[in-house]
Amino acid sequence: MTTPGRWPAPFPCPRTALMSRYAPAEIESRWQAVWAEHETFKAVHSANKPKYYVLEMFPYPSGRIHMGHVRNYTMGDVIARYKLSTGHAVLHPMGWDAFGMPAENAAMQSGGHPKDWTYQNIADMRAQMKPLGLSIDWSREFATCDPEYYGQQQALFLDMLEKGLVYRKNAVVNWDPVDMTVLANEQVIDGKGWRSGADVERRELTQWFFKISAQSEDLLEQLDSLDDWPAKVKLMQSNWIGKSRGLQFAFDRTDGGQIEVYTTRPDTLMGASFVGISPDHPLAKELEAADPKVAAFCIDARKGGTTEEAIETGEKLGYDTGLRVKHPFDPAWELPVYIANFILMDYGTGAIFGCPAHDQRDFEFATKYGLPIIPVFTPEGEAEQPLKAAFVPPKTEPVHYVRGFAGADVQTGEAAVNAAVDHCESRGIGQGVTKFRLRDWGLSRQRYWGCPIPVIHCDTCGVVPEKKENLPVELPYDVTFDVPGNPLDRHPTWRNCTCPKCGADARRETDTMDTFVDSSWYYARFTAPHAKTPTDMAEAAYWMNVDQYIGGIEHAILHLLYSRFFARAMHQTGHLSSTAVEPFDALFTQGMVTHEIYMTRDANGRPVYHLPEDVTDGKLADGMAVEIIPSAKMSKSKKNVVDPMNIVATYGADTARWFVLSDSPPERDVEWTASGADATAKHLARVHRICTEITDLPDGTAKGDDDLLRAMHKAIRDVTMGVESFGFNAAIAKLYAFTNTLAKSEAGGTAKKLAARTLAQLMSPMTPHLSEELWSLLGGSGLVATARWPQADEAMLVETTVTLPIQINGKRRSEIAVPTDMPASEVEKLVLADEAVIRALDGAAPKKLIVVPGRIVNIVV
RNA sequence: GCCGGUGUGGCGGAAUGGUAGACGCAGGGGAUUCAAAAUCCCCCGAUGGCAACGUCGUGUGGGUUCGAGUCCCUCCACCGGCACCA
Repeated sequence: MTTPGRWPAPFPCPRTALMSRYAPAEIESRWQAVWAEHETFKAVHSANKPKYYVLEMFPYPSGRIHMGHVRNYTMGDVIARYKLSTGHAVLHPMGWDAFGMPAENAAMQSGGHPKDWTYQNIADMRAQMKPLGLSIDWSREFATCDPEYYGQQQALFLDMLEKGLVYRKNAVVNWDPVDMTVLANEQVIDGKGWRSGADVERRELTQWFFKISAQSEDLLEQLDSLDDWPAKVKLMQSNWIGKSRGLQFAFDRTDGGQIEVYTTRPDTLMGASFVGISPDHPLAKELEAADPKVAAFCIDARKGGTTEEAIETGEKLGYDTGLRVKHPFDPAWELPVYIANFILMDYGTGAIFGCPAHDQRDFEFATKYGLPIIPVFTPEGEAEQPLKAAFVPPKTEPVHYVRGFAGADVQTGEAAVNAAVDHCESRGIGQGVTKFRLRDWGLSRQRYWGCPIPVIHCDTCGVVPEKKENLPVELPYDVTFDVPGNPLDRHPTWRNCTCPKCGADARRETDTMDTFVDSSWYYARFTAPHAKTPTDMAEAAYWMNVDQYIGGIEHAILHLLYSRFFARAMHQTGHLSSTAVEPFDALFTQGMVTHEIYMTRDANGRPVYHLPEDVTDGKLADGMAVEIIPSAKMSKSKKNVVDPMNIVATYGADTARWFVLSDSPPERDVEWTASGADATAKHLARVHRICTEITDLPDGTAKGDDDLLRAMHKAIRDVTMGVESFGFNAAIAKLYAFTNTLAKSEAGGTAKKLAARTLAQLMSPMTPHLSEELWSLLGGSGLVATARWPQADEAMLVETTVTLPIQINGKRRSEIAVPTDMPASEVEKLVLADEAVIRALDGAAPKKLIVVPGRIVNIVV
């Protein structure tokens, strides 16, 4: 038998032989042109269709796309293409998160301009993304650094200012005393400035804030309504918002005056051994001004970065102010007052009482300064004994109170806190207060490449909003980055202006906005990217909410929380409806793409990294062996990067897309391996070959038809389920299996053609170009991209027999095939008659026989 | 330090509390070929056994259950976040 299309063949048909070769480069550009010509992926507001909005977190325009992008956007593309084929009006846009520090860093290093650098990067990245064949409506593209976008962001800011959602207050920043500039957290390395190397200080600055804390309760409560968000993300947000009930009360100072403290553990009041105040506490500042020794300590205490991590892990320092307070239960019991570097002014009242027995941080502090450690409770059933470390059980665990003052002797921390609050309130000592950990969102950045904050400082009128007709307040182009600091600050003509209210000389605000602001509402802007207001309410009403949002787990807290806040603020200012305050109906967090790192060492023993393409079988071209470091997130500095463009050029976009979806579950990291990519390309070539061979078969029936069609309907069911539940790797495994079934099938030409067409269609969300090609070769009508998704026929999925494994004491010993509907009593008889069972039982009588219908049988002896 | 997650063959991984290792890669054997490439078929956790078959096995140690990769507790390792990286 000759197989048409194989080479060599006795009577080769040149046309078929040529077409049987899988040529992704030719296929992919051809079909991309067809989609563009037909505007297949243009999002069209269609009142008669259900809409579907799928959004991947937009990229920062670094200049090169990486495999993580390919994976992220391919996942969204699978969903978008699937929804298109199920009759939805699909919105699948793309944009650029274009403001931020790297552009300024590049300008400092190579002398260019952040704007030029950014727009060039955008052009480069767009050119790299287009060959991937993503079903994106490119007509909606924008960058957050487009004045058209950030002008509307300024309008939004002014509306929020008017509604009281924005205000100014002091807050600490990382200050580089040598460069005289504010540093980002990532620019502080081991407490030192990244360029100057100077010890970083925490310094207070007047800054702009969004009142996100006013929404704490709502942001927390509404998490419950987000059914299609990962539980872990909701838990992280819930912990971040951090609702807690505690006691706020005042200690009386022995010298008069009071210190107001807040505690979440009032039940440990009898274990108090000191009072601590933040170095930024008003009392600390008062003492600092009067006493040089206190001032010297405060300078020390303010050293280091502002991150919670730096404060929590840094050395705990305290200074005994000499002041004493009286314990609220016993005026004769005096506690020392310390200034301590680990107490934040931003949380609670900036003052605490320390209970070393039940807080590890306080324990270390007390040990260091020789303060008493007084246990309040012990593990249930254990006697009191000297502690080697703080005893901090979960609040839900019952413990034995040896120095309790309210509630039962044995109770949970939770119960004890409530009892303690009630007790203190009844004695007139403070009151129960519910507080949140969530702080207001500081949006001021002392940097150039961001959205200017549209306000003006006037000596007579104070802070005056810019008039809306003057928006956008555009960034000036003529700036330099040869000196550290914000070029806007030293730009005379831009900075100097007149007050919109009184017309006097005034100064423009030179702080720009945190880039998180840009990404907190872009999803809404995509619904009408060129509207003359932040949103077009009719378009927003149709397209919002985002039905499926996809992005990295690293955004689980800040970006998503800020976006939820912004959607609420946009509702309050009339830019989104009340139904859009939770903007993302479903969220999926995908893993990273990783790769091994290849390293050698130079003469000085310093590591030298090598690109994967320079390494073959663990050796460099010159034969030198490389050290292989296990897979890590792809990063330029470690050179463990695979350029997607090389992959697309070598194998085609469909191979890149299929590979990043196969093997690893999407929420987990995927490791890029050269052999994996190679194998994927081979598989796609095989599918192409199998299908083109089928094209040439005559129509007709054969005995294998039923088996093949049953397998086809199972594949439809399984792949559909996989796509709908983000089980892309599972869907692909089923497609491999179905391809094998089709290749071995003895069905007739008619059934095979149907099966092959269905295979092409089921693959189309992942390998859209190859699928279009096969669909058209196999006689599919129109484009596979817009063809109706196949439906599994329930009747073809019914099984009549099932194989039951038989376990004895939980170990598998045998199996039997029984009709699916056989009653359990009948199954029992068959099981006990089974030869292997009789042998395994060896005359012993079964104690118990468990039959789980359709699943398993277990005999207990 | 605090919060969240992950851990299964040589490798990526599959498995509503019900046959651990689907599917793929790598590896081994064979077919086809003058030869090769390509393709096709078979084997492939460890260990004992000629075999039938047995024993062990899902990071560690315990627990719940007729039955645990899956649920609970302990510890270890790694990853993400910690409010100015995006």
